[in-house]
Amino acid sequence: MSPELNFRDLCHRCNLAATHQRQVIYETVLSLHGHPSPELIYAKVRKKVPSISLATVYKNLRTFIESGMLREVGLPHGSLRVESNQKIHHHLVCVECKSITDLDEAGIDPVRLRQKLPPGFQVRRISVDVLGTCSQCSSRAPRSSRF
Amino acid sequence: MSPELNFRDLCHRCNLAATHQRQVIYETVLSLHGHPSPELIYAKVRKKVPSISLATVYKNLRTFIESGMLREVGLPHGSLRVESNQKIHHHLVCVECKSITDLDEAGIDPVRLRQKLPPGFQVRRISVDVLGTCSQCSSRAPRSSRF
DNA sequence: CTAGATGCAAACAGTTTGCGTCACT
DNA sequence: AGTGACGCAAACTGTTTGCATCTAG
Repeated sequence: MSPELNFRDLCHRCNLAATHQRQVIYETVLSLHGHPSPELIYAKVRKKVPSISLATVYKNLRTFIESGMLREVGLPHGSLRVESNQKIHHHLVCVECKSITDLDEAGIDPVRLRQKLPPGFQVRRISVDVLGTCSQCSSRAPRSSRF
Repeated sequence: MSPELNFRDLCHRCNLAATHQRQVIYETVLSLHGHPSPELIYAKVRKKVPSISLATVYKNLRTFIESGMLREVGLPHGSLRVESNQKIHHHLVCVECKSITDLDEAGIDPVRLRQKLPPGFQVRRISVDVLGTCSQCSSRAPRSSRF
């Protein structure tokens, strides 16, 4: 399972050209195995491909997310959103149109932590987001896939 | 329980001056009872206080979030973050320094939906984020409170 | 050969900041 | 009276886009 082979296969399955830049970006994200920002990825990738541009990194991260090769952490990135609903509740989020709907707490099994957290971590709240596509966006042309 | 009285009390408890702008912003967010963006709030507030500036809206939303009068939806707003971990897992997020750590799926009871979702909504995944402050940030000067 | 990918620079959206003036306490 | 809030404009960060050139298939 050489990474080279895997990457080409992955790209072919996603109908993406297997370019050098693309491969370096992808493998860099894998090597960072955390939750790196575009800037950090850019900095690392640059060491291998000094001529690469930040725009290429952004374009490819989006491409990877859309094709399911990578995942975006948290809500699909948009603007600040604020809420006044003080009751415990969760959110139904459309990853296409970014609409957010409240879900009553009763609709989801209560979340309980079974795991030891890092010492000193003070939990403030637990947020549950159900991500997907709403009916309108589901019927429109699908943008991202998954396999 | 007139809103006027409530608002002044709230502000006093948070050591905030109860200004007219602040009150209109706060009540506007309540009246929208959804997940409004700063721009939407600004547009609505402007109808009551035409001279208000967008900066004031932003400043006060941040103030409200810090003092616990409002809540920010989703992760504390920063830059795009990407991950390659394909296993089901969840996140431990520090709301101060924005650090993200993976939590193994086994550490949290499996989330199951008991509630009927809007028809046509296609669930893609469920994201669970444990929000709080990490040990380092907990020991530093606390920024936001809650009562 | 051709569709699509890259690199650059410029544009853009959302958000924050500095500063002089004004208002709440 | 003094601290902090407001309004304005300018700065800034993160991200996207247009376009000419290049490259994988």
